[in-house]
Parts: sequence; structure tokens; C-alpha cells
Amino acid sequence: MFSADQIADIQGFNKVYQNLLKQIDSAILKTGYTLTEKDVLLEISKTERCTANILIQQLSIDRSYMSRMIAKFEKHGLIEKTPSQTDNRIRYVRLTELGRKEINRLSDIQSNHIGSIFNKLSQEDQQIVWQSMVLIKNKLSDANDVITIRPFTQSDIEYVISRHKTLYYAERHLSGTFSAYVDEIVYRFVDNFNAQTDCLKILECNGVPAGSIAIAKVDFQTAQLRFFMLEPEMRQRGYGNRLMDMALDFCRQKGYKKVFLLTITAQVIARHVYETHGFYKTASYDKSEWGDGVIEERWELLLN
Amino acid sequence: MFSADQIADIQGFNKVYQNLLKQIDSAILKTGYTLTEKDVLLEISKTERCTANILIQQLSIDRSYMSRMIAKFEKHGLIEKTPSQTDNRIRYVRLTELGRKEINRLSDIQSNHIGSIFNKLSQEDQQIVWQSMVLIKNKLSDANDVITIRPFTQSDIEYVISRHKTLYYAERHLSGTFSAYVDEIVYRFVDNFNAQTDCLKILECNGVPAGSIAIAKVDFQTAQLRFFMLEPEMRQRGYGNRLMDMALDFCRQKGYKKVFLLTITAQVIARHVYETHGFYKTASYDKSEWGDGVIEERWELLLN
DNA sequence: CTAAAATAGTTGACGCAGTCCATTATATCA
DNA sequence: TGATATAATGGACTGCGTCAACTATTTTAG
Repeated sequence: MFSADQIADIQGFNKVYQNLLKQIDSAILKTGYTLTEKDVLLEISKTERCTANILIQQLSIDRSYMSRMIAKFEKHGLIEKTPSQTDNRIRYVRLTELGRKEINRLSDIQSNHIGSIFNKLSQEDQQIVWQSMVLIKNKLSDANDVITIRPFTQSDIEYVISRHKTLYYAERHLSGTFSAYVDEIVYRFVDNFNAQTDCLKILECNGVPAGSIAIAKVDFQTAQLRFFMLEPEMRQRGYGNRLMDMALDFCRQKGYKKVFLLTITAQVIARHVYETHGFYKTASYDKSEWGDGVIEERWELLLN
Repeated sequence: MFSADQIADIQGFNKVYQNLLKQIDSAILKTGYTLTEKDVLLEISKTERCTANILIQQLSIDRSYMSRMIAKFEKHGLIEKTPSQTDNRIRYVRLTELGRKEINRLSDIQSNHIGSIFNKLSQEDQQIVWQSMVLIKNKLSDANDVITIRPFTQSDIEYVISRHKTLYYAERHLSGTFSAYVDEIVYRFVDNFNAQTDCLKILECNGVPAGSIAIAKVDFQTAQLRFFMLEPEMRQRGYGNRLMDMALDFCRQKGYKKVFLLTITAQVIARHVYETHGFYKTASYDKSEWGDGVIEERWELLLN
């Protein structure tokens, strides 16, 4: 248990850090955007096929407020609204060139502010403080995040496609060819989904989707592992292994003898998960149509 | 310099911690008080001879807002206003029994919330996270706080009296007799102040007073060191030694041969500063009229 | 010693982020 | 085919916090 002195220390830390966050916030406010507006713009920039409703759920913002905010953004030329082809209630929201410029500007202000605070520290202290922050973040997240792994629902499909594309695109700079490929394989997978032979699990962190994994039947003995993905903030915390365990358990339960997966060389952290679960690389293919120097790899695992 | 990945880590930490602070805040908001109101109540409870203006300066809150807030507190029976005897513009603000109960309740909510977050961690992790927080707080404070030491002005007198009494009272549980004693010696010191023989310096942190030290002439060869005080959050960071250096430099410059000071046994951290500057204890007096078992000590230093 | 400037506090008016509720249009379910 | 759910919008409102004008008193300066 904590002593009163330790609680006081933590409150002291809270005060100091709250102050520091306020400084960053006020730098953002000087640009004329609300903090909420900044969050919304950022979320739009991170989300493919973004709708007002997705934003409302992800950021817990009032519907009418969001509606007005989006209207304002459109008026200022930061975003474009395009009606959905399949559902006339939905209007997709996408950043314009100007909008992207603005959110980059806001992000830069934030980064620069953090940089300027840390530059006042010695090189050595910078590393120490950084390491301490990462440590605190991981410990607190692990202890306080509510994590659930659940079967997918219809509304998760958009999430899987959108985030799969966005994360691969953002982190590995893959091309539009790859994007179309993801669309196709996800829809084909869902259309042919059979609960007896396939599975698609969603990892949720505090009620918000934060990762996915899927098993698709290829033939009686062979399954393909697909759509393995984790939000950046969930990585290196053991959730990748938990998803993988769950997927492989499903395979064993259903009597598959072999599991394979396709990935790209650049996915270093994922490779590690594959290796620790006994996968080994069996082939490499050139996939330069997805991006410069992209190499797809095939990994396999024989189940006992 | 920092890498982009490190900046991202820090932004991740900010996000997680901002979330955590929000949780604590929302627990406070559920009580019906604004966060600002909580801050104001807390500041009133910490400040003796508190006035609206002191609150305005310490918390950077608008005058009209403060006026209305104080009126509201008075209406709800949380505080009492008493006009000053010496300045008819001033109305002193003091917590009632109910007000003290409320601020204790709010503080408890905060502490309990912090406790509940940390209790989810293992004993070991609790210690690690706590240590990391203290480390970050100290490093960031040292690097970012703007510290100045400046001569006193008229408006500092209230500060010195108020904080001297509050800090001693809060930390050492001294009695009302001590309180009257401080009032008297401060006013006598200021009334007889002579810049040639005396000095009173104020330590400012980010534009807010955060400590003090004074030298008072006793005779041609002897000076008394008085009003040595540091806000809790400024301690153990070298500012006590800086104030002491400054005071002793003044003494040497003015040709004093001997400096003495009176303190109480319980002041452990201050003792350390005295010792490192070459003071030694020459006498102890019983001062139980100030509080249970209080012993006053006399320390001396011969200047070369 | 008196007029000007500074300080403590109060009151009026208002901006604006964020909320609540009702409404429209479309889609889905039973 | 009617009942229910969902996406988005518009009207009305709350309440934290700000700006500016004003009173009363004290301090300063010529």
C-alpha cells in the first residue's frame, strides 16, 4: 500500500505534468482550433472511410456537436464529404490537401513543443526521462486498460479494412494496389465466412477496437492466418501473442494440420510473434507493385 | 536530439496520462464542484490571511470570476469574509468548518482515486512507477521552472508571514502563540528595515513566490538569519543552498563576523543546509508554548 | 497637500465549447 | 409492411470563463 508521502509525490507529479500538458494545449489553442477540433482532425486523418459516427464513437463526442464541427471544417475547406454508394444515410469524410496541411501543422507544433521541453535537459537526462515515461505508460496501461477479445460483428468489417490499410500504409508506405487488394480479400473472407471453419476475432481496449486476427480455411488440413493487426499503442505488451494463441487454438480445435500466413519483410515486430509460435519462413515473393522493394513472405507452422 | 519514435512514445505517454488525469477530474466534477473551484478552495485552505487578490495571483484566475466564486462559497457557507483592520479595501477569506470538511472530502477523493489506480499494480511495480514519477517531476521541474531571486517588495510581507506560519503550522503543528510571534517579528523587521544592514530576498518560481531568506542586523559584528523558508515542492533541489549562499555573501559583504539563527529541532531538511554551510548548534531552549515538545535551537557561524 | 495613479473588489454583458432534445431521412428487422 | 434502429442535422440552452466598466480606498508624485 502507498504511504501518504508517496501519494503527495504523485499529486506533485500530476500537478507538474498537468501544467506541462496545459502548455502544449495552449500552443494548439493559439492556432484557433479547439483541442476537440484538433482531436477530430487527427482522427479523420488516421481513419480511412471515416464517417461522423465513427468519430462520435471513437472520441465520445456529442452527435450534434460533431455535425456542426464537420460542417465548419467543410466550410473552411479542410474536409470533403462524399455520400456512400451503399448507404444513403452515411457521408464519408476525408481531409482535403489543406486539411492535411493543417493537421500536420498542429502535430508539428505539438512535437516541437515536446522537443523544446526536452531539449532543456541534458542528453543523458533526456534518455532517462523518456525511458521512465515509457515504463510508466506500459505499467499503467497494462493495469488499467480493459481488454477483451471477442468475435467480429458486421460493424467491425469497416474497422478491419480501414485500420489494416491505414496502418500498413502509414508504417510501410504501401500503394493503392495493396489497398484494393485488402478491400477484396476482406469482403471475400466475410462473404464466405463459416463459423465452423473460419474465425475473426477483435481485440478491444476499453471498448474500442484495437486489433484483429483471423483464420480462413484453405482445405481440410490447411488454414491461412489473416488480418493480424495491432494498434501501435497495443504492441509489445503481449496482446499479439494472446491473439496468436487464440487463433492457433482454434486451428487445433478444428483439426487443421498446417497454418500458413503471408506477410511483408518489413513487419519486424510481427515476425517475432510468428517465430515464437514456431512459424518458419518457406518462401519470398517480390511485390514491388505494392511499393518500393516490398517483399512478401510465406510462413508456415505444422500443428501437432 | 530526440528521434521521431521517441517523440511518439512521449505523445503516447501524454495521451495515457491525460486520460488518467481526466478520470481523476471527472471524479471531482461529480461532487458538483468545478476543478477551478476545487483549486480555489484548496488554495484558501493552504493560505493564512487569504484575500481574493492572493488567489487571483496564485491561480491566475480572472478577478470577476473569483469575486463571484467567493460570493458563491460564502452563500453556501464554505467560507467567511472578514474585513481587514488596516486596509478597508481588503476582505480576508477563511474556510468555515463546513468548508474545511468539503476540501478534505475533495482531497480524499483525489487520493483514493490515485490509490485505486496504483493498487492495480503489483507492490514492486508501484514502487517503480512512483520512483519514475518523482524522477520525471524533478528533472522536468529543474529544466523548465523559471527561478529568480529578488529583493522583497511591500506585497511580499503578507506572503512571508502567511506562508511561514502556514508551512510551520501544517508541517510542525505549532500553536497560535507561534503565529502571533511571527506576525510581530516580521512587522518589526520590516518597520526597522535598513538596506545597508538588512536584507530580505524572495525566491520566485515561474513568477510566483516560493521561498524566502532574510538577514537582520543585531550589532556591528553580528547578524541574525531569519525567515528561511521553501515551499515543499522547491525542496531538495538546491534552492535552499542558493538562498543561503546569497544571504551569507550579503553578510560577508557587509562585514559581519558572526551569523546566528534560531530554528526548531523538527526542521530536518533545513538543518542539513545549515550544517553544509558550516553552522553549528550552540544552544537549545524549551518552547513547549509553541506546541508539544517543541525545542528551539540556536545555530552559529563564524565568518572569515 | 492635493491630484493622479494604483489596488481591491463588484457588477453587467457576453462568447463559446459542449449538451439535450426533437426531427428528418434512410435502412433493417420481425 | 409496419416497428425499430441508425446517420445526420438544427434549435434551444447551460455554464465556465472573459472583457470591460465602475466604486471605493490607498499610495504616490509633483
